[in-house]
Amino acid sequence: MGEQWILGIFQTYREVNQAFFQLLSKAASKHKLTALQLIVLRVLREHPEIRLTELAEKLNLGNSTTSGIVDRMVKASLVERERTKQDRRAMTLTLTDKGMELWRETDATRLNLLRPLLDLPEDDQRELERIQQDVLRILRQSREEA
Amino acid sequence: MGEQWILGIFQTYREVNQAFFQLLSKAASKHKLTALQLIVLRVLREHPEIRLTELAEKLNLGNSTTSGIVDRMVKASLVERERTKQDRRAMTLTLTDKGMELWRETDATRLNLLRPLLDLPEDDQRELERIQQDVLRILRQSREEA
DNA sequence: AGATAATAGTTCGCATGCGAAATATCTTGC
DNA sequence: GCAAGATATTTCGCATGCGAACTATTATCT
Repeated sequence: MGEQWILGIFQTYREVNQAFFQLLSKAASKHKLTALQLIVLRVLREHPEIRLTELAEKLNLGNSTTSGIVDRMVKASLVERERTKQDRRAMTLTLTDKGMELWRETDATRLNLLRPLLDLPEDDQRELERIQQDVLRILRQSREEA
Repeated sequence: MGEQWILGIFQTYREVNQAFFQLLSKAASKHKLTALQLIVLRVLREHPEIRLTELAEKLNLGNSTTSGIVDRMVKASLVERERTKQDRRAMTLTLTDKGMELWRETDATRLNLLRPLLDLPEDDQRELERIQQDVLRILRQSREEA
């Protein structure tokens, strides 16, 4: 198959990603949020008092990027940032009441967003997950060798 | 499977994308290029005198983004930008000699980059492609309905 | 304890990425 | 042939995204 095939596969990955983020962005913008801000709301609701580095790991983003995202959410009064007492280098992130309220308002929006994806046959869902893991494993291995 | 499963799948898409782009970035940086610049070199070599909008379509990017990328490559003397005679609104993009030379220098690098991906069994390659297309179709349909 | 390492976040410079507005040019309708 | 709309590209403001440099704090080693 060769180089052409590989580039085609990654083109498709790119497109799936973009399509998903565009959907998420459109949903989020109904609540004056960005796609990532919606995801962050979700993480913070499930993990109160999370630290920035932990949040960055869950988002699969670097610390510097995450810091910027959180910063904008703090400015928008959605998130509160506080120094921990145990380790005065670290910050804990928590949803404000406004952030909590906004999350609840997105319930219906999120449900509508994701429903169509469940149309994918269960067999395909499992296959997709398995192969993606293989691809990821290969890529990570390459990265370490390089 | 539900919301959790879907978000997990997109998390993996994200990671595969990132892993691929990091590999590509590392390879490109050996030649003082970015990942996208390497991809653009490829497209321009195969399609001389391509227009910006066509390039944007091939990259699956917006015109404004593509314009910026080309701009930086023109500044780096890799690409030449000229008005077409037929349509004085449009620009044609062509590799300079320096751009052409740089592309040739990346031959070995690119081959090493992509080889590991061919380890994926052919059955999986085909399955992956098929399911990705399904996912993409579902997402596009959602986008149009929304 | 005191020097040194490591760690948590922020900031900086740069490259994508998007949509909207602006500009220049072409096409269409009359 | 000319006004109105369509099209190609650029520019702008904003949000990600990365790695490197920086600050503040904690851990480690002797």
